[in-house]
Amino acid sequence: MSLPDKTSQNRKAADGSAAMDPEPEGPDLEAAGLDNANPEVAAATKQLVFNAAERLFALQGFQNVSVRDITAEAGVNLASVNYHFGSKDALLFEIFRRRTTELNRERARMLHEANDRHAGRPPVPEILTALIAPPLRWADPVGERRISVQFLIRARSEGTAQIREVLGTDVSHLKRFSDALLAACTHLAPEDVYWRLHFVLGMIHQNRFMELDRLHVLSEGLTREDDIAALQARMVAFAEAGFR
Amino acid sequence: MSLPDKTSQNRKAADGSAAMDPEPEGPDLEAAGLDNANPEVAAATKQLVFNAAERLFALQGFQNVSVRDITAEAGVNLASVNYHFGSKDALLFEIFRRRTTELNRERARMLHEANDRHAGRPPVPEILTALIAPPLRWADPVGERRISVQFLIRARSEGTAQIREVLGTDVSHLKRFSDALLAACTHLAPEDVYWRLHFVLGMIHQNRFMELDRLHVLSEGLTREDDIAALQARMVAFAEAGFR
DNA sequence: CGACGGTTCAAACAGGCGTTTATGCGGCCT
DNA sequence: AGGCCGCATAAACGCCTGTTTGAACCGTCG
Repeated sequence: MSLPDKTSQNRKAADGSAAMDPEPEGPDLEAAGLDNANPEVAAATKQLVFNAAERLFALQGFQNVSVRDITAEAGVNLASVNYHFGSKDALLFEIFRRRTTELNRERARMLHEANDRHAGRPPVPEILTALIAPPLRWADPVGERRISVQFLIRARSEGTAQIREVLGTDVSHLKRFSDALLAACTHLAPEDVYWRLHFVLGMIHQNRFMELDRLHVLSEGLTREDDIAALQARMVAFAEAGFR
Repeated sequence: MSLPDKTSQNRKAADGSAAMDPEPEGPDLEAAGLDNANPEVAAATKQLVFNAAERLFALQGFQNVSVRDITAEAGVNLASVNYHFGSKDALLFEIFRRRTTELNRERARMLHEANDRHAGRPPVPEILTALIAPPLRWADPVGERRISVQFLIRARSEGTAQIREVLGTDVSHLKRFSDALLAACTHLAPEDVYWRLHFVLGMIHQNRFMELDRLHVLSEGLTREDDIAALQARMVAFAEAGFR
């Protein structure tokens, strides 16, 4: 984080973690998402660190969590972070990259299915659902993915320069959705479509932390977030109205 | 930040800065907002620190800015932060408190004017405009307030526990708007109104940083943010549609 | 004049940070 | 068996952090 270089590559570090390759996962234990289903490869220190870090980053923020916090939570040695990931920054980026890839894949799959159902020109509500449903399903209070979506929201606003650069320039994933919306909204000027997509994304990212607490206090308990399906319906309905 | 106590109040520190009193400003130089208009009270180190800190916090985030960065930018002594504000945390909170108060006041004033125009029952678009216009006017690229709105967005997501607590529990300001919307939307269930207000707030908070860059990249330059009035119209129109 | 309160200053403090090092362990291949 | 490689471990390194200290400054008031 401090020193710019100095034979800056330590032992591992450059085994494919630091690179920005978009998708291809190594044949390693990379495929195991949150909980490793293969017991004989064993949990492996790397996975323990990954999970502990994601959890702590999500709950407390990147800067408020030290490498010592992570390794203590994971029950591994202090040096593990630097050995397996190169640096604390690189660890953050790898978690971010993995979760972002997974989320984008789910969204793309839903959009693809909507395309199939409507001969390549799905209506607005289905496009918006493909955008909204995956992160909302992750956020389900009972699921284990809840941590991941909290992490992504944190990383999005507190992330390093590297993360910020990816977020600001990599629009290939979003382009599928803007294209679909443009095709479905011939009655709107293209710039209107872009702006409204922007608004919808803001709406989605708002569902987090104490913003929800504030909502519950404000409505005096009238609103509840435990019914994900109902919330999704609300969001899609609200967003869709803006595209008329 | 570290030591819990130890005659924890240093020399000044508790002169009214740390208290959580909502509004009343001291008779001091408190009244001067961004640039002090009264030359004979002079800029005063405190004001220099305040401005430099707000600026750096807004641009780089709370944790990425050290007390040394602040005092260097302000051209004052290192100890000034602790002398005038008590601690780095307290400085952040004081900036947050001041700017939040100012923003809430502007919003409340616009809502009040809308009330006057419509015998206490303003229509939805005017309520939403009162919510949207003030932060958007602050965000005007030419204005000096642009830093303040960036700061508020940062503080909202990276803030200390103290800030988070205020955000999560102090809904008195927001209540004026939810009440107005409830009165204007008798065709909707109250919980729907609350949720949609929540969505609108998310939309507002989205206008920031590289999220906008991404939008511009995505639309290939079709969207521009320099026309604040047009953007405001877009946002109000989009939000209003969701309340029908 | 002298002393005082408010303010500035340079210097130091203790502690936490991310990272590196050197050593040791244990299984796999030749 | 022996050497190698991947990994784990404890300890240390140097840096940067927020905060504190005690002295110096300076206009004001008694």
